[in-house]
Amino acid sequence: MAQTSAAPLTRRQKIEQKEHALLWAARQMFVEHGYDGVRMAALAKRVGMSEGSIYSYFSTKSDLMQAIVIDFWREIADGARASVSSDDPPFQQLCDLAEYHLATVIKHFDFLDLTVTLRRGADDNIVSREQLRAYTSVFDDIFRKAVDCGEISPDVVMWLVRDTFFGTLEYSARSILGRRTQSTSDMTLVIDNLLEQIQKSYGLNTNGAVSASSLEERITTRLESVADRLEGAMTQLARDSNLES
Amino acid sequence: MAQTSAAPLTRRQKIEQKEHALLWAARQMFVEHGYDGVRMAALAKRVGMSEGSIYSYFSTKSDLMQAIVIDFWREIADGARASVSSDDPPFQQLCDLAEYHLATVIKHFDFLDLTVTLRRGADDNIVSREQLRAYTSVFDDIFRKAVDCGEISPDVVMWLVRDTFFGTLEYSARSILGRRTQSTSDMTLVIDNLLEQIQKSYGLNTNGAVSASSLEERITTRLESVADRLEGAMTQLARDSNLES
DNA sequence: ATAGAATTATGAGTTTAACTCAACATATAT
DNA sequence: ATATATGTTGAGTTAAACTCATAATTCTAT
Repeated sequence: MAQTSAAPLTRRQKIEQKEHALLWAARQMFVEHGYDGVRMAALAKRVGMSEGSIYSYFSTKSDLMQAIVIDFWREIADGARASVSSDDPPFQQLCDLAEYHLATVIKHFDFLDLTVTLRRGADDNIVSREQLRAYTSVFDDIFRKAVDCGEISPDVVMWLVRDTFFGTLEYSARSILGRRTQSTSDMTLVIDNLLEQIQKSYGLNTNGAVSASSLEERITTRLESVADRLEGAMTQLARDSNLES
Repeated sequence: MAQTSAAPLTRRQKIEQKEHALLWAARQMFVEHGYDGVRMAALAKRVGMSEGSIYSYFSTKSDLMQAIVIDFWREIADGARASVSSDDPPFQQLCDLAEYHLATVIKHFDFLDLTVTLRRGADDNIVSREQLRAYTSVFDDIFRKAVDCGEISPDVVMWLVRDTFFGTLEYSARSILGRRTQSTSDMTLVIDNLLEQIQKSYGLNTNGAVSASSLEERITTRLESVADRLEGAMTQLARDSNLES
């Protein structure tokens, strides 16, 4: 199995190389023509293998697509991690992530759209929960750090903020792409607006959080009185059933 | 052309009736089995016409799907309009719309997903700009009214708020559906959070306290009524066990 | 280096499912 | 009642994903 230097690749390596070429060509074609627009015959021709060969790499057209999608999500998840520097304060990181996400969604919109488009069966999408989680976990990590640093109150429900974050960015990407002219200033606007909103609503070192905490106080006080009443009623009940026995 | 009373339908009417039946059956089947999961032959059998007939109503499987989708969007756009009462103050209307939108997206998620899934060619989706605009215009109208009433500053960029609004709700719907158990309280949380955020960021006449107090009021009022019911039930129970002893 | 074994590639052929169309059925007009 | 127009049928065509028997290649052992 030992090999001297460059040229002679092992069988395994050659296969991987081919698979890679296949994935790459297929990805380009899918983006260009859409899933249904790609003929397996045409793909075979383009990568220089026979139609039958493709099926020995991926047993189904949709399997092939899935492999491409998985690669793609790994890539952008890595990109997301790389887009933030862990030395920065959490809010800066969130800002960087937002910028990366919006830019990525806009740049690869065709492909992402295609991605959502495909479904394996009647129910589950081709993009699995795990892939999405791997991606959103970048946000979650920053968020948790922000809580640790005391920049965000521990009471804030993370998924609420996460949904606002990704939801707003994705919808904005669609809306920006829908316009005649796509200006960079729109992207900046969206990001600034989002971050400002998050800071205002959840940030600790601003005045927004104060009213939230007093709100919490008022609600819990009244909840506790409700609990008191229930407790009273129950004690009464218990006493009564004691009596009858 | 005059016709006496009930039975004899005009040709046009009969055709429309058939078309309607076809659309309805197809919609059910698409939701159940997915676009590719539906065989035109099976659909023909189900509605009791021949395969060829279907093609005289819709020249393509995807045309049929598009017609269904158009109907669907008209329906939910009407529903959205109906969900708000123009007498209420704008923020209440926004709240109602949010509730309607979230509930609708969750309820019809399968179908909406299917909807996004289909593409006519390489680029444009089956859901046209117009349909989306017809839907989002409900939001826009409320928003403009809010500006007129002085509840929102005229400086606020409408599309920013609109993107946050629909983006957050749609993403939240996905995230709620992704969970094991879907609680109604999650929906309420999302909506309150969103509205509070909007009010805090763009509202003119409040600094957050008012919306917080109304949130507080809504929550505690409902909780207290729950406590009342429980208390009542327990008291009853206590009385009963007293009597029988 | 060569035979033979194991692996990988090929593309003509099969299958499936959307779509067509010539013949048939039903309604409307004169 | 006949003619015309409109609507229905399902066997047949076509296209494209997928299969598989055969061919080509690569690997291993003598």
